[in-house]
Amino acid sequence: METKRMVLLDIDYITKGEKAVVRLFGREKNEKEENPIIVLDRGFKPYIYVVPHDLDKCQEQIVEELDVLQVEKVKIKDLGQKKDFIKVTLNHPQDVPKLRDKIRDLPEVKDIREHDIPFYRRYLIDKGLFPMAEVEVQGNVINSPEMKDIQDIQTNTTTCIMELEGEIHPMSSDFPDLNILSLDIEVYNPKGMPNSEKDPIIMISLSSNQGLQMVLSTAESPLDFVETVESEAEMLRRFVDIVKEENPDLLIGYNSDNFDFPYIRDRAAILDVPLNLGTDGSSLKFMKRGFANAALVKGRVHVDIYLIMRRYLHLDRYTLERVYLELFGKEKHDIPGDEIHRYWTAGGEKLETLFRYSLDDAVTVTEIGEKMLPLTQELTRIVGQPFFDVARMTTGQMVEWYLIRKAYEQGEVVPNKPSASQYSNRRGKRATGGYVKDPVKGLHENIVYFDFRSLYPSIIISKNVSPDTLVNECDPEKCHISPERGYMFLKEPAGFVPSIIGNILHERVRLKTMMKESKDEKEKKILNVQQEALKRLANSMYGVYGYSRFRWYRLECADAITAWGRDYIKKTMVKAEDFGFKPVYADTDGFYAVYQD
DNA sequence: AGCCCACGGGG
DNA sequence: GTGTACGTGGGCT
Repeated sequence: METKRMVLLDIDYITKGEKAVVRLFGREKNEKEENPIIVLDRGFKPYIYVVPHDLDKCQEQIVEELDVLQVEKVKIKDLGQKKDFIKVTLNHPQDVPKLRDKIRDLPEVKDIREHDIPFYRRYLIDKGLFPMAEVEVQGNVINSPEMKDIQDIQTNTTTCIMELEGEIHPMSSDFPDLNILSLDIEVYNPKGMPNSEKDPIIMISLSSNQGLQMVLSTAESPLDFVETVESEAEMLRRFVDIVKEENPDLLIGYNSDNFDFPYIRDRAAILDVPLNLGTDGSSLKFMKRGFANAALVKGRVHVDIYLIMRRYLHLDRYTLERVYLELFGKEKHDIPGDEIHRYWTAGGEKLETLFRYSLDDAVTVTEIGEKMLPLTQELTRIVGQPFFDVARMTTGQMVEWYLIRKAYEQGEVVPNKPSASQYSNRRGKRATGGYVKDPVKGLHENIVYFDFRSLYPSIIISKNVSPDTLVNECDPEKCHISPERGYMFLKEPAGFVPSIIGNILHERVRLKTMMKESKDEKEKKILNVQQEALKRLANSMYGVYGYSRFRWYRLECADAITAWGRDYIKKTMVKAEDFGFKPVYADTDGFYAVYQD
């Protein structure tokens, strides 16, 4: 048995002999090795919680009626109250969707809980593991090609396969440096938008943060970064080889979920080129996420930078040029898509320009990735779900998965997602917004600005606003009562959400102090990204109360928070007037005023 | 005013 | 895969 240390990049599970095998994809961390590693764990089982009518009868009924692995009585908190549940352990993750309606419909079953938590997410939470951080594993390395083959892993020159035997545990670790490779394709499309059935790929540009900058193409060029290949099929084969050689942890592109990778898949299918890009030798895959696809390469996290930009920047448009200008303040020239075929056909200088622009797009994506990905990386380390997933989550979803992990840590059962009818019910209702005072028209001089630091998070903490502290009646001494509607929240104990926001803000203050004291510029930068990530999370946590599809939705909480917010800002404006400041405009957590003698 | 539906990015 | 985006803005009724 060996012990290995790795950066956890991704996770999934496969089925072997009707059993689920969790696969942890990582990168080995020691002096001589930088190889991809896949750790196999057969020891984890799926489970759900059942809310019984009668505890004993319900347990009996489940044992009698269903083919499950284990049925046991457990006590866990439900919104702070200890309650009896039955934990039902199943044989296979897919038994959960198969059996859950059957379980719910048993006469002795009142409700079921935690029945929609994907297996790999459950694994990360229950084992306390965090992607983008280090993990130590004990197990046996599988060397023989036959054994690898049994695990559905094609023989691959550098990937290490390990069967988990002993312990697996998280390690406190620094922010990992990742190898990033970006790609961008150009297509010959003389008529309208590219059609993968007939328009060939003419260039694949690649750029890494390790110094690689090259363009693969079927055209010849005197430019030294251009590598000419005989055919489009050869170009795709060479692309796969370069990815294996470069062995990146991260593959990035711009709109690559919906353009580059689907196009590469289509062309490779037509030309019969295998796209075994994964560290397990598996082919490029696509996951349906709603209506949009996400391109997936096992063991190398594919991140579409376009999605990241839509999340973090507020722009009118999100073209690569617009985003680059916003982030770097520099203009970037572009060849309009419908003119690319002309540059290609013209050859000579025009073709050279096309080569340069194509490479520039890939290089730009690498630059943007290096600047913007650390925040997502840090959020991954906090939320504790795969980087691939976090890169595609809304902040609301991040909050939810963070809370789901915290619920597990605190022995709380997770609330169910709203049913379709609950959802449409909630959609109609809205919490009253923040206070807005229309601006006083005119040109104002001597303007001062007052604002509250993290107004909503502060209110949640100071008024203990949480679904588990909300009560219908209460001794006024023992609760906080909101203005206007008079919602009541117990002063004690600390609610689930307030205590978590409290910890986040506390941790943020700690990081900011460390940042100020640090002399190392790189460390300062990392600490800054970390405190920014915590700020984002704390600020968006208010949203869980007001967004209709959330598990911890509670309109009363959202309404109470904004009511206190309006109360605070109005009172502060009145105070300011006493001191001679005349407010001219206010919005939610701050106001502008002019000073008058 | 309210509802429906298309759209984003990419070439 | 213990799954099925999302928010917006324009056109139309």
